[in-house]
Amino acid sequence: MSPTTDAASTEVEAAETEAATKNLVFVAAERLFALHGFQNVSVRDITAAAGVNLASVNYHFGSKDALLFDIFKRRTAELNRERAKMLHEANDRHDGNPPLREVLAALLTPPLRWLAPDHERRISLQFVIRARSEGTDEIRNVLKTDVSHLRRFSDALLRARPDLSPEDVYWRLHFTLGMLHNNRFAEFDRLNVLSEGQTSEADVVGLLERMLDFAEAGFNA
Amino acid sequence: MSPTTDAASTEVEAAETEAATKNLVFVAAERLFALHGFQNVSVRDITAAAGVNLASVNYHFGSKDALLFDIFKRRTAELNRERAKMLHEANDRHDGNPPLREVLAALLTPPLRWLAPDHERRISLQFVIRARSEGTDEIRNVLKTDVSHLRRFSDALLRARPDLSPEDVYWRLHFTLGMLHNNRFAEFDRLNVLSEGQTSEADVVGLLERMLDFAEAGFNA
DNA sequence: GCCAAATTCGAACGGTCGTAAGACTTCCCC
DNA sequence: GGGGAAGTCTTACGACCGTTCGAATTTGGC
Repeated sequence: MSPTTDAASTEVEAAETEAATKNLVFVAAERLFALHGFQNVSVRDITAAAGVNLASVNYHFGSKDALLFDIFKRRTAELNRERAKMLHEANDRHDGNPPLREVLAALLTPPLRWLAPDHERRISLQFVIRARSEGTDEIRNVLKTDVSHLRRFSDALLRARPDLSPEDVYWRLHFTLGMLHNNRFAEFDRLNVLSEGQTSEADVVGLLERMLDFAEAGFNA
Repeated sequence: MSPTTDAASTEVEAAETEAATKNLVFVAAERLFALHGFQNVSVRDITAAAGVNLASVNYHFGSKDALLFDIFKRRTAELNRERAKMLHEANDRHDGNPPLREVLAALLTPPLRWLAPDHERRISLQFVIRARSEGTDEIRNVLKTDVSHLRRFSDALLRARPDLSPEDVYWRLHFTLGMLHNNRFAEFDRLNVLSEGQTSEADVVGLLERMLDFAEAGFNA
């Protein structure tokens, strides 16, 4: 095996030139976790898929739990960075008071973009969705404790619809996030069977429009 | 230990007088699975919580997987029976063409009722939601294959809104189910932190109204 | 080209898991 | 009240798990 394969050099993260092995483990683990769930994937599965030694996970990440947390932190940070950027741009366009639909678009567009069939982060989104509900206690604690990112959106929604009670806004944000987190492969498959092939999640632009239409109308109820 | 405790006689299922041990295992397993997830609960945890022998799970259910599947089958059957009854009654009231909101109510009311703090099936609903995404391959296969119950609702929705394209109806049903499946304890906790205590899931009647308002408006978008 | 640090490797340890075998006890019907 | 079925109990097997250790190897600075 050559120390730096072509696959690794294309997969490498932009900023830092970390050890190739660490990235191989990271990518393989993310994929396997996303496809089969955290508990159903062993360290041996990961290292075998990555083509590295069994001890690599503990050497580079400390433990299997820490590896999961590492992936989760990086991907959620990426996702929230894209969301914050879109929300910031919407604020700039509307003197700090963007309309409802643009706030919702800033929340939903990044993950929906990741969902595109040829998108580099397609599997990452599935990972994040799974880790949210199947993750370790540490992840669950972060989700419950750190709501700072979400608060930016709830604030924007409160400003966009000052006529609504805060209670209504929080619940409707909750509903919207529920719609989003339901975008798992298995759910798409189920929907596809039900609709007998009339629904295609490949058209993520169309799906985003549908979600925005639904959520916006829900907020305006 | 007396062979038939008071707790067991109140927990016993209506129709059949099954072995007390089997019911103890069933109830304990459902609770632990709902609270901690299937993979995080061992057969030893279950039998210890139920106060029965370790071998009881395999003797009465065959295997741990079969136990999970058994609970899942019974609870989803109960849930779908209640839903079908409500849909049937709505059909009777409106000559087979109930309005949109009543169809959605038939879909959402049973699980929301189960969510009430003092409801006997509160933990069962959490179990079902978890089993949907964390279950075994067998459960996942049933979910994907058997959409007959869901089809009754998609048909009713198509009839209630014949102006909408089937594609729209299927997607909006998908969104509505996403809202519903997001009703996990952890998500309520998160929302409660975000809203600083302004949201209370204890008021399930109010929550049902909120969900119906949101979903109905989404369908009418 | 050498040495120390970083990394990789093979191997194994301690633990937990689901499951099964076999002895034992309880229950029920004749 | 005797006998067979149903249920319970103890015990342990075999498999897989995450993690660790010490040796071997590679890497990078001088």
